[in-house]
Amino acid sequence: MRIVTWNVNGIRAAIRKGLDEFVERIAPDILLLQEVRAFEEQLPKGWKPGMDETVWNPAEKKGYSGTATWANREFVEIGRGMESSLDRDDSEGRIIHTKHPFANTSLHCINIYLPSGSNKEERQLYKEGWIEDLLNWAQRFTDHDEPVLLCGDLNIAHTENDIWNPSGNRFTSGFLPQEREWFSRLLASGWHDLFRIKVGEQKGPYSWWSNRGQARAKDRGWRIDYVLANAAALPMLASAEIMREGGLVVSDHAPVIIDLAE
Amino acid sequence: MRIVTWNVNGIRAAIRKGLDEFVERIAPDILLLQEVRAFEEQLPKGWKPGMDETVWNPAEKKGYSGTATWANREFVEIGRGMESSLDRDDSEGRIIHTKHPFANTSLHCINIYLPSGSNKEERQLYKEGWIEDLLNWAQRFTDHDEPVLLCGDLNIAHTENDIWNPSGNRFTSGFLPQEREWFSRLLASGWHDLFRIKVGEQKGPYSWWSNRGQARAKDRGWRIDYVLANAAALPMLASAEIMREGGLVVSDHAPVIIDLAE
DNA sequence: CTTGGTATG
DNA sequence: CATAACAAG
Repeated sequence: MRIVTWNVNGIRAAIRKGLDEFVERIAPDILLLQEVRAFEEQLPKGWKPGMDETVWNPAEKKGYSGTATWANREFVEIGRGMESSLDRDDSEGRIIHTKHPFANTSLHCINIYLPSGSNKEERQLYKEGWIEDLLNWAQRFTDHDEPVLLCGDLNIAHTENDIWNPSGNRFTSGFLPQEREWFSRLLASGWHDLFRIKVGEQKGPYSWWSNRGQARAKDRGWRIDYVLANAAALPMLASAEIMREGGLVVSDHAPVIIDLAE
Repeated sequence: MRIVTWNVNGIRAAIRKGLDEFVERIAPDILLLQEVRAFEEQLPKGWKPGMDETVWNPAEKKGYSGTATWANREFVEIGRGMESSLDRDDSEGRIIHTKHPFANTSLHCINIYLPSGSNKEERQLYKEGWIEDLLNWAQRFTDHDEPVLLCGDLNIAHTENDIWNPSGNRFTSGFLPQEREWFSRLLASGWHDLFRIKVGEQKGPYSWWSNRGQARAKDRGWRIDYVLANAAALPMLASAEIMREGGLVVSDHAPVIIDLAE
């Protein structure tokens, strides 16, 4: 069972650049896309995603944010946003929660596109409120009997190993002390960073590189795309990879690929 | 003496597409550019126009309209807009009037970028007011002892020979009856359409093609770029050409080339 | 530096 | 359909 998360940075541009071929090559069972920046009806006429089923959660604002979850497995349940009494507005289309048949149980895939705080102070404050809500909301899944994956572009590099230039980015949104501390609390609350578990503590690899300068060529990146698992999902981990070369032509993010033993 | 008028549809894009090589090939003595859509300081660092002297008249609004006149001859006089007591505002950078040494007299080159009326009713009304002012203002040059050229993108096709589909464009801005009638009045007031004089009455050729569809490949164009001459300039006409192929890669307009015998 | 929206032609 | 400004990342 292959789960892939990928920030495609505009699905229309990604399609022009060969998204379909990459999806065919990666062959995910479930594909979690972030930053689609389109409504479904804006996609090229006649174009079809190369997977059986799709769920879309675009932002209300045109060309902005938005998520989509594609699957070759049935969707048993579909939810958007943080479904709860303490509902945080999801008009930016940042969460899709789907449930799929998996072995003799069900697998939950929570597709997350966490707000960026790099543009304005106001957006950083929005991000910091948002992640607190996410932490609280996600808590309900950690002790779940069924396996749950919390995946996506979390827009935060956790440790100094997750960023090429830690000291130079101490004051940069995405590597602020309070964001890294939040990430530690998220893991302490019962989520497991599958990629880090698989590769162990080491410098890199990264999943995102700025478009400015020669950041990607010089591998001056950040690891901000994650697959986190609850305790029930953890034993199923078979392999974890950041497809560093694969995504190169399609997006400024690389796809993160997790295989689960069914 | 070679005078060239060319709507470059964004000089920065034109430079990327090889404007410099075309200018070198065409070798104008005086080059009248319209729709430069840039301030001089926005041009690529280190880039130099391939001619000795330049005069710029950008619009106040960034990325919009604007004219420039380049020359390998001295500028004896430089004016912008319709210089007169009845001054019409030239904040859109639509007129440059230059005077150059020529034989034993001087040549006046009036570089015009006439407003388009195709976007909004309000702009069509602006255009219709503007052309009346232009007709009045230009009147002062017709009886001038020195040769005067009134050149540029006039955004009006005069006769049915100047447009590929006259009947289909009866209600299109640029071929409206009142615009064509204005053009007739302009010619009646003492201006001579040098290109038409040289090639005679015939269908086409055109100087502008829409970017939509295959208009240029199908030669579905308009002749809206002109060099008009007063009586003093008329006897100097040596040749007139629309460089249909030359401009192809650079702009949606072709350069119009006039050679005058000195 | 890149996407995508919008205004303008 | 193309240029360029802009907002966002």
